[in-house]
Amino acid sequence: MQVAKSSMIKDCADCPIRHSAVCARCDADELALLEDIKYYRSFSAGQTIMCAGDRMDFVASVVSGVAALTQTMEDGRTQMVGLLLPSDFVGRPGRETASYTVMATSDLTMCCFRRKPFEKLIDSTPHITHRLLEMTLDELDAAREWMLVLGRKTAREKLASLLAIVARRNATLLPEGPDTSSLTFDLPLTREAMSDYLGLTLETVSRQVSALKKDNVIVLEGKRRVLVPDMDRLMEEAGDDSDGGFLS
Amino acid sequence: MQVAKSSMIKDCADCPIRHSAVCARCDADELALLEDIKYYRSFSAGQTIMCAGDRMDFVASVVSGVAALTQTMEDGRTQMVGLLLPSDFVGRPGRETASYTVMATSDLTMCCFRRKPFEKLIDSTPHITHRLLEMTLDELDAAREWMLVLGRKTAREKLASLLAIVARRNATLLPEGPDTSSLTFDLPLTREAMSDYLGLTLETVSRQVSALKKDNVIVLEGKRRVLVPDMDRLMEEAGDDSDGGFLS
DNA sequence: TGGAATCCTTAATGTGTATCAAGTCCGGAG
DNA sequence: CTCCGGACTTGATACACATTAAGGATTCCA
Repeated sequence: MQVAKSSMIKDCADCPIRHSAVCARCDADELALLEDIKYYRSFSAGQTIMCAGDRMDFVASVVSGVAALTQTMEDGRTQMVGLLLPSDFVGRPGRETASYTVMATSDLTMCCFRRKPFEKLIDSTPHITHRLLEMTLDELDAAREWMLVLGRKTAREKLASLLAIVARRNATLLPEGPDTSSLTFDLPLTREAMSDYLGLTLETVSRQVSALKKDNVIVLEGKRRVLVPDMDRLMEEAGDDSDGGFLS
Repeated sequence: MQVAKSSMIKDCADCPIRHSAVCARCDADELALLEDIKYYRSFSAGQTIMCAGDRMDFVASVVSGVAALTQTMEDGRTQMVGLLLPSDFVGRPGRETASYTVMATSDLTMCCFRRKPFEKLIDSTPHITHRLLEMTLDELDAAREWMLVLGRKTAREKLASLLAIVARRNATLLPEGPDTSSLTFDLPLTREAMSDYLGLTLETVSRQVSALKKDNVIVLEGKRRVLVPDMDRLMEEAGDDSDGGFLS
């Protein structure tokens, strides 16, 4: 348990995701409308935020931390279907109940909007609708990229793909130097969450992490902190073109 | 090769997808704007419509037939990432080049809109933007459903899932009787296309089709026509809840 | 200081699907 | 009619990953 730090954020001007979330294109007037219907919530790592089928009275943006969307079959097999990083959007306007289970995989703060008034804004505020369309199209692209990973890649390639995605998203959030060839980040996922993401068992994930370490594709500092000495090498292991194609 | 039957469709009033495609919510005035920038194109089964990376000067709706979106790795492994049935939308407004390869898996007619003027309509016509957002969210849900299939289901469950999806989409297009328990349809995919969709080999697909036939889950009339005597049984084989949850 | 709970690693064995290799079926062209 | 090619089926074998099992590292709490 931890104190909800989110109370420190007061208004949108200070918000770390102000220019990349669903509100990115809003002007001052539109932002005021959003401020009226928003509130912050915090969760600690491992908490379930909602279960598939639950009534859902809000939609939200991830402000900080990481959340996972998962689907579960009757016999317990589970598959992660979305990894939500800061600025990503949760929920579907116009839908009463959650389609997926949402869990905090790290400590997490969300900026929630009451659903009904948000739906009205969608109808009256093109800047929000357009941004939401754009973000949804991006998520669809990401989901399709992930279908290739799930359907056709080997366990080793799957791990390399996941590491590459986290590394890339981290790089865009913390644009430090032009040091593109070597970088460090914290894995915001347990081995089990990784296995749910990749359609593998937790044991196979562990084995492949060890193998990538042995082959110097990655260096571990503790269990969660990862250093990638050569990003091109990692992309190669992931089976992607080394140029990535993620420059948009 | 075949004669382009599409020339028979003249205007939107006669269009079979008038009320389910991206234009579904348009009034007469808005439809007139779309008519100005639209044209029909037909393709025969097997034709490649565009390759990933190609410049793309239009977006389009599938009017009739079936198309597939695929991604390919350098070594040739391929994964289908979208199955486009009538009324589905192809292309992304605001994007210059195609992200995926698009192929006609059956004879196909598309209603194409020149991209630049269509992008202007997005900015000026909320009915189009809203419908496109809704369709994109639906596709995202379908992609996530498919991630569960690819990541966690067995080969047999994968086949049953594909058959269930095609059966369901066919049922909504041809709402005949309330005969919900038994239905017939044509598979619009070769065994190879099915294997690309399911992340399997074509041999495994063939074996599982034979097994489902042997166990009377399906009855084949020729190689492509399928009869499902008991839809609930098929859903069970797919590993889904028998009630499906697709009643929206 | 000890115990228990998580999270992770490693090893031995089993199995589902890929791979490799023949065939079969069927429609179209000569 | 016969040949041909494409789509499909079936069988034998191989291998990647799952399963099962045990143990190690770290943290928290008693």
